[in-house]
Amino acid sequence: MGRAPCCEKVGLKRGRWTAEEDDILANYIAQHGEGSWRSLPKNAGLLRCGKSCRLRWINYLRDGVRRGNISKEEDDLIVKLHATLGNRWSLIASHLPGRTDNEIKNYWNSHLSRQIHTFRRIYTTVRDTTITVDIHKLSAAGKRRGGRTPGQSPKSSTKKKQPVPEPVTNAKGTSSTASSPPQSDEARSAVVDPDQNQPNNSISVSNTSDGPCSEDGTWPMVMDPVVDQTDALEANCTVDQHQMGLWEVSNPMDQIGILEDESEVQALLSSSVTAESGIDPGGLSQVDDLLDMDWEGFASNLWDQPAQNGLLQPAEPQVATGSESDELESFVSWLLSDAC
DNA sequence: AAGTAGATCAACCGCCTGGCG
DNA sequence: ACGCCAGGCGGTTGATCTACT
Repeated sequence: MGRAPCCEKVGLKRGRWTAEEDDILANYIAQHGEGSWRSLPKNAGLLRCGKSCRLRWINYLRDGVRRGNISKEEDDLIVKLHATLGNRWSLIASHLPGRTDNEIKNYWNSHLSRQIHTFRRIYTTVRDTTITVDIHKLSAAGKRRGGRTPGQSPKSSTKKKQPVPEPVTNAKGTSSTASSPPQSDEARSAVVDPDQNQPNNSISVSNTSDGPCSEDGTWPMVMDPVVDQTDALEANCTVDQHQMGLWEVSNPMDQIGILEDESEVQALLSSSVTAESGIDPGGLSQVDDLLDMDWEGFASNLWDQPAQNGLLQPAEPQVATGSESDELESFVSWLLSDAC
């Protein structure tokens, strides 16, 4: 037997709220106050579930609810808070006056989760070439096919909402499901084809430095990756893909750089291709693969893959031990300060 | 002009938690 | 200590819209 439903759904209206329903709900709450959500619909004469009434009130009708575009400051704050708190939307919303958890959640899922993730502080690999790609510019190169552009609102919608950028959190720890941005199967397969165990996108590399490697010496060891939100994805793309089907991600500190456009990427790739890799030194097809690669899926995939064989080990959350709530609050305070 | 793909976001669903008897 | 209940929360869905082919 399942849990009893929160309310009797038979005969209840669902879907979008009408202006009349909004008026009824707002008037009732103005007279009787919030609370008693289960009995509210009946008392107010609404054919709605109590939860639906509560949601409508909290997210749209309540005083102080801000509508409209999310500012850059709010955007930044959401990014910071999400990096710390994960998908604890209500907690994040509590730091943004007038914003609701639902709005922030939607904003994150539709805007920020698509933004670029940066992987940094990763030890060097045995054979690597660091390629830092400005994903924003690459992804803007004509892949979008349709859809409402950010900031646009449906004409029929009476409420306006806004867009924001997105952060990435280290999922391990504080929030079990919070960290990985939404990722489609399609995006996932763009990184690895499990059936063929072959990378769908290959990039050649040259051996530029020594560094830790796996015990058998076959695969470069990648340690202590930290996901951070920036404007670029800094990824060391090696030709090889280890057995787990993951791209190596590395970031030798002495090789970091930002490639501003495709020509720079091509130039770098062309110069770093080695005959040993078995890839055409011209590298153009590989460059195309790089440019077509689903970087977001690539980034997300890192968190989706368990840290098997120790190749990828997500860093511990920055807020963890002791009195969690106290530390969390103090860390959030720090985030909200000018310290960062 | 029509069809399609993808973006947006309001609303729903089900689980979790805390209060109370 | 236990069970029930209401409210809260995060994940997901689906309608609607626009850009693109």
